[in-house]
Amino acid sequence: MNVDTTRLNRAGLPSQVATQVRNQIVHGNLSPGDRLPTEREMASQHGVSRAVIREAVAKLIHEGLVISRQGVGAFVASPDNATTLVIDPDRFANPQDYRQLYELRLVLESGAAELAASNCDAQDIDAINQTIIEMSNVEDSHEIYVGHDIAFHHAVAAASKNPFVSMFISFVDLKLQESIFVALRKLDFRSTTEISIAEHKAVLKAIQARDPAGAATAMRAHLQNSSRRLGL
Amino acid sequence: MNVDTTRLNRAGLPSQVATQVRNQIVHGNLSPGDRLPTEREMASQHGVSRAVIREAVAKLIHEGLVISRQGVGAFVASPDNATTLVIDPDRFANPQDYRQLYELRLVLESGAAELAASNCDAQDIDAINQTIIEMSNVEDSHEIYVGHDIAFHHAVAAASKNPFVSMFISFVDLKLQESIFVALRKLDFRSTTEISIAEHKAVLKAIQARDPAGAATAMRAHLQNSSRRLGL
DNA sequence: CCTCGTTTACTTGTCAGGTGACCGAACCTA
DNA sequence: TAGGTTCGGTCACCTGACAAGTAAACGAGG
Repeated sequence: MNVDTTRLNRAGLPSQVATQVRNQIVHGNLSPGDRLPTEREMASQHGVSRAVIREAVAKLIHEGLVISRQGVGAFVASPDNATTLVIDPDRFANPQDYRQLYELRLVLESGAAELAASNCDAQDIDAINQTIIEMSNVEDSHEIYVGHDIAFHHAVAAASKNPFVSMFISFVDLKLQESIFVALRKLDFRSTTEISIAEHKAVLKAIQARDPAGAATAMRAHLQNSSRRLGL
Repeated sequence: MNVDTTRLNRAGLPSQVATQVRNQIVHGNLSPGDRLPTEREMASQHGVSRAVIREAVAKLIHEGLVISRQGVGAFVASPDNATTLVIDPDRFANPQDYRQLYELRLVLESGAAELAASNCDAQDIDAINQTIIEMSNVEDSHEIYVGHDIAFHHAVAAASKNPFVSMFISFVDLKLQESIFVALRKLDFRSTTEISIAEHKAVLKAIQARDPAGAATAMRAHLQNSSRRLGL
């Protein structure tokens, strides 16, 4: 029976090594400009082959944490070059992470609602309203409902007229979508959605009234309530 | 003279292969769920070794475009698994983009200040205060001053105790740092920094007083003023 | 002693071939 | 027909080697 645990780690060797090195970097053991050990050294240190090390380093390079120069070595990058923002799926295990990501969502979306109240036009209002109508028409499927729910939030983000805000919100929402869906399954459809739709309408109303502070407050209330409902 | 151009591509073989496959995916030649060729096939197709293919595929996996299952093959992922957020450097041409990114920064940082007021401890307060002290000690260098300024905002983000918020803020600030520095050059050092430091102190005061709303307001005021000063 | 081209040692990049783990489907047995 | 078993294909990883690039040591000439 006794399973070899070293093989059981689903992450794969390169990911594990990358995570270790990444921790050394972010925890300050390695500073920008520092040279990290040669591939051969790391290979023997971690007890793996050079190929694994190369994949791990490639990962860090892609994250923008490391740059590598042929014939010289690999160095911790000065963070100026980062063009990609990476959320490491490995680090996504405990509920704490989801709570914190939900917190970030709250910050982004309440800001987006505020901007939307200032910048939206009639078309945006229609689009937002449409998603609420579709939510109301869903009979008994959490799955479909969540789809329209997400659409609502995207419509609000679009109404902010700020593509960066939209982009960031899409990214965060995507990460949370699955967990939301899972959590929703346990709840009663009718009673949950009634409250939820009322909250969505409140947000729309504030945006329509061109009330930035009110829109932010309404969105914040909605997300706080919904996170409480989901038990996050 | 005649340099072998195939060697001159600084990108490296794995990156080139990854780019080709990525193009096939985003251009629709490969759809989500499709299986891509085996490593050996791709190796012979592209005329490289399997090690290169493995690194290229690893890259795509890391980007969330591909998932690989041992013993089965590699498949194009459904787009929901995107783990990286990319800001295209080319898109940064007109001042409009910087204004919008600055708007996003305002949303993120005022939220972070709010969270910091709720979650910070004595150490965080010290760290933030330290950055302000260092700002005050700068004599006449915009460059050094901006460094401490950024450090201040990072310290506030860290005090929020939310790593995702910190991560997003670092990312956005990094993108703006250069433009801030350029804009600053035109301004008088003494008069600008005096106002700026006062605003920073106001933020710290609100956080220290555990006043979330006040901290958010102070941060918002600071960023709005500073963007006005910079002429963005 | 200094200068400047050359050599040399080291590192990353790439290659070729091999072993083991894992999965799915065809196959065999009851 | 149902359930376990074998088997081929594939990924994950290892080993050892060579090519290419870089920087520092080296040495001859001033």
